[in-house]
Amino acid sequence: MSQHLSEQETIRRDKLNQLTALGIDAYPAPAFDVNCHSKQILENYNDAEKNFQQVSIAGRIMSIAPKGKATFAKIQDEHGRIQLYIGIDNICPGEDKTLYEKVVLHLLDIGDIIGVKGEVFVTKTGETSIRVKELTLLSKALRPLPVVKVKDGETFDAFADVELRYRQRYVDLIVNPEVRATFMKRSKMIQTIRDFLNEHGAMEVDTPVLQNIPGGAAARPFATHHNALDVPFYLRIANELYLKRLIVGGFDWVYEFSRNFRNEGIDRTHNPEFTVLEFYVAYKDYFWMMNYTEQMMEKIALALHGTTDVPVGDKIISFKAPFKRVPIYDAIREFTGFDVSEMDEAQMREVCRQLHIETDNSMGKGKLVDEIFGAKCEGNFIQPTFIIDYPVELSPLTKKHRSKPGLVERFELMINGKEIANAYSELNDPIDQRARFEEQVKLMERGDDEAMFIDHDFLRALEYGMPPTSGIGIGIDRLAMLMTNNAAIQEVLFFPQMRPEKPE
RNA sequence: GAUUUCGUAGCUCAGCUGGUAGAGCAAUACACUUUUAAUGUAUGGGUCAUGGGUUCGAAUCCCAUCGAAAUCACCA
Repeated sequence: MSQHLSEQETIRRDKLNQLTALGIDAYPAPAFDVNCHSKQILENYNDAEKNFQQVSIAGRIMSIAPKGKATFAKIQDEHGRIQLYIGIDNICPGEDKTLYEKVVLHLLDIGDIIGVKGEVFVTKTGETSIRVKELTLLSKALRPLPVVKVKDGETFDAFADVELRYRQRYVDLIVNPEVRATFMKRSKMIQTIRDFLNEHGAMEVDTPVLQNIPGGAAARPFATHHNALDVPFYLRIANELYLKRLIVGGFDWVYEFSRNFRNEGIDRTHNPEFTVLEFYVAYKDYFWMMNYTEQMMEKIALALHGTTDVPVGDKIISFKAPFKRVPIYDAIREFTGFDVSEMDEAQMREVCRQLHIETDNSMGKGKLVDEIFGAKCEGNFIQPTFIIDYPVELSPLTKKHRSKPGLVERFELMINGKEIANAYSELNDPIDQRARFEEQVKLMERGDDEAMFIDHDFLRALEYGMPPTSGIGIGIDRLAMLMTNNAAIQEVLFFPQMRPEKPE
C-alpha cells in the first residue's frame, strides 16, 4: 500500500536511510538504562555540590537549535523537559566528528527519542542543563511534531484543533502538558476512590459486560451476537443487577468501575462508552450512603486540589461535607411554584403544559416529575446537593420510602447543575421487585423504549434473600470533568468515540 | 436526529465584493562552542476536505457528500 508522503516525511525517511548507511540503528533493541528524570535534576541539582555528574536520561527532542559547534536541545521525558548542551568536543573527543557534524547537525529532528549520558551544569543564562558526553538515538520520528512554543506563559502556535487532538491523542499528550495533567488527575482521582473503598473493607469485583438482559438502568443498549451459542448479547448499560447478586452471595461490600455502553447520541457530555463506579453495601440505607458519598467527594477534592474549593468554569464548587439534602418535590415547588406531591397524572400533565414542557402519552407520573425537575430545577443546583425521595414510578429498583407513601429511598447527587451520582436503599423485597418489573413492562407497552426488561434470574436471586443494602452509581467521567475543570467529556477520555476517519 | 459555523503547507492562521495561493513556526542549505519563541541569509513545500455545477475564469458563489465544533432534542 503506498502512502502519500509530505516533503518533511520524505526528508525524514531519507535521514533514516542516511543513519542506516552510517551504521546507526534508528530503532535499537538494547535497553537504555535511565538513572534519573528531568524533574529530579531540575529540583535537586546543586551547582556548589556538583551532584548529578553521571546522569543517564532519555526523552523526546522537543526543540533543537544548532549554534555552530554546539547545539542546544530540549528533551521531554515523563516528568518534564530539560535542556541538553551538545558540544562537538564533548560527544566527539577524537578525530571523528561524524556523530556531531552529521548526526546531531543534520539527522536529528524534533520528535526523535534519544538517550544521553553526561553531567549536569548551569549555563551562563542560568538554565540547568546536561552537558552531553554520549548520545544514542533510540527512535527516529518519521512524522513532524507540531511545534508549540511558550514564552512568558503565553503559548504560540498551540496544537489546538480538537479533532486532531482527539484523533491523535498521542500527539496531544506529547505537545500539550495541560492535557497530560488532566489525565494524571483523572488517574489520581480513581486511585483515591479505590483506596478510600479498600480502606473501608470493600472488595473490587468484575462482572459481565456481555449480558443476556441489559438491566440496571433505563437506556438503549448496543446489541451483538455470540456465534457459538447463537444467541444475542447486549453490552451492559449498568452492572447494578450483578453487583446485587454478589450481595446475595454473601459479599457485604462490592464495587466495580464499570464501563457502560449506551446506544445514544454523542455530545460534549456523552460518550457511547463511559465509566460508572458502582458499589453496594449490605446492612446500610441511603442515609448512610449520603454520608459516605459526601466524605468520599471531600476526600477526592482534597487529594486533587489540596482544598475542598474546586474551580469549575467561572464558579467555585465547595466539596466540603455535609451537602444539602432537598426532597425532589420541594425542589420543584421552589423553582416552579407548583406543589405536585399530591397530584395525579392528569394534573401533572397540566402543570407541564403551563411550564411549557413537552410531554407524550408514554410518560407516566414518575417520568413527568422527572421532566419537570430536569427542565426547571436541575440546572440550579451548582453546589453539591442531594436530591432525595423520588416517586416510585421512576425507580423500579429502589425500596419504598419508610414513611412517605408513593416515594422511594433514593437520592441523586447534583453538582454544577448535573447529576453526578444516583443511589438507593436497594429494593430487596422479591415480590415488590417482580411487581415493579411488571410495571416496566406496561410502560414498554405504552411505548417507553427505555423501560426495563424483567430479569428472572435477578428475581430468583432476591428470592433467596438479599440483606438490606444501599448502592450507588457515580459517573466517573462527569466527576473527572468537574475535578479537572473541563466542559467536555472528550477532554477526560483518552480516546473519545468519533466517526471513523477516511484512510490517509 | 435538527439548526448554525468551520475544513487552505507538518502545526497555527490570513486570503475583502470570483482573476488562478500567502505569513509565522517547522523543513532544507550556509554561518555561529552557552542559546532561551536563538539570530542572519537563501531555498523548497499546497488535488485550498471530496464530488458535481455556475462562470471566460472558483480557495472564494451554488448543490451534494465526508469530517468536526457549538446550540437544541434524548440520555449519565
